[in-house]
Amino acid sequence: MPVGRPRAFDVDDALDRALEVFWEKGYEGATLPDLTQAMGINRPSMYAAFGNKEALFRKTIDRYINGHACHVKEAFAEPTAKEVVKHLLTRSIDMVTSSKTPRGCFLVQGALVCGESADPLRQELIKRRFAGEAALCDRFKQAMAEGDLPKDTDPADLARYVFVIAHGLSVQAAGGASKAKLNKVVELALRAWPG
Amino acid sequence: MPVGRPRAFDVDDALDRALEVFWEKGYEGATLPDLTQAMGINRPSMYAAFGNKEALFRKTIDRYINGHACHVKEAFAEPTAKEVVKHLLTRSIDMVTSSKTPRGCFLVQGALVCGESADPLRQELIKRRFAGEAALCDRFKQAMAEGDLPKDTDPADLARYVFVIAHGLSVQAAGGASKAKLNKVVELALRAWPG
DNA sequence: CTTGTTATGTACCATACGGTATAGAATATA
DNA sequence: TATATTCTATACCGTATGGTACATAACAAG
Repeated sequence: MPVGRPRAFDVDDALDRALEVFWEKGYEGATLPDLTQAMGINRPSMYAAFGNKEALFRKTIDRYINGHACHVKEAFAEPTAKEVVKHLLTRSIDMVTSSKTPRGCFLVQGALVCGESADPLRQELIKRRFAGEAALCDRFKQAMAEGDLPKDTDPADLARYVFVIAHGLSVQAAGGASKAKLNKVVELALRAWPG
Repeated sequence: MPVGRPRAFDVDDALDRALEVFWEKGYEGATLPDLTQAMGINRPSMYAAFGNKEALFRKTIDRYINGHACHVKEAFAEPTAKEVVKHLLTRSIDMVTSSKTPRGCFLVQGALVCGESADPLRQELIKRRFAGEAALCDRFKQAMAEGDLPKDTDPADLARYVFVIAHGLSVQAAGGASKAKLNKVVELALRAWPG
């Protein structure tokens, strides 16, 4: 139990609200009034709790990865590589078309392009996207060892293919494409599956 | 020959420079000093020639569609649907990984997300992306009539699939993926081709 | 050469941005 | 109850933003 006046808001709740704003408007499009109003706190409280706008954004990234995007890790538990991909893409569509959150993937929408000052954040998002791709590549290597994928498969190429699809789905979702229409895309994409 | 002092810069050249800035930094990330410096003119000249920042952006869209993105229309002239798609995606990769222009597709990077004031521009880019998809759908309908695609093909689904790939390639290119790596993705994607 | 017209360049404006100083309110310890 | 500590709230700061007034320069027409 800390000394002093207790905080009047929940940090994680506020972080979730901030995430939604960044997700919808991007780092540069989200202003401090946008953020603090959504978080239900005023500016000095935000600065005291999170540092500044950039630090706040960085904290929302972890919140996103471990929350909304947890289906990526979960998908790896599927028994076959094809089921992993199907799980990954289908659940991704559920998320990027959900009416409860902004459309698209935060790791794509957050800062695809930006001015110079926000470039470190753009790089961070690129890094996070690539981490997912690398993890899928590892899962494919395992599948190859298990005989679940042909020996001549290039796991990195295959993982990149899956993430190209995922990122494309994010762009389309942000453009208004429906869940049903995107699921048909996944159906087509899975026809390319090796073996 | 118009009356009055003649313009000291070429409008189309200036437009190309402005396009590059918007392309790299997005509408909101591009500031007026960024733009006017790249264009080699000062602010009042820009306002006199193009209206304002928003109007300038809108004009760069047409410039992009008819210039850098002309391969989309050109691809439709290929004899078969599969060759159309191969042409479209391969040339897209050349463009989004070119060292002469910013990485990625301007229609995706320009304003994927933004604050409220830029939302009309975001909508415009969505519209332009969808126009390409609709044109490809028409080309597929023609292919079906020619027996080049199976009768049970859904041309809209197929066109959406191709553009999901294209948009995903744009995101990956912006993240630093090489031309060779993206071409391997296209190779995989084309395995899904019907018939 | 004068006049009308259009472009340029400097200097400026109002506003919105991210960030902070400071005074007061709410709690724990003593 | 007194005091130290932390959070909240108003009000503010410097800067950068998109946009413009105005004086000047360069051309065509008369």
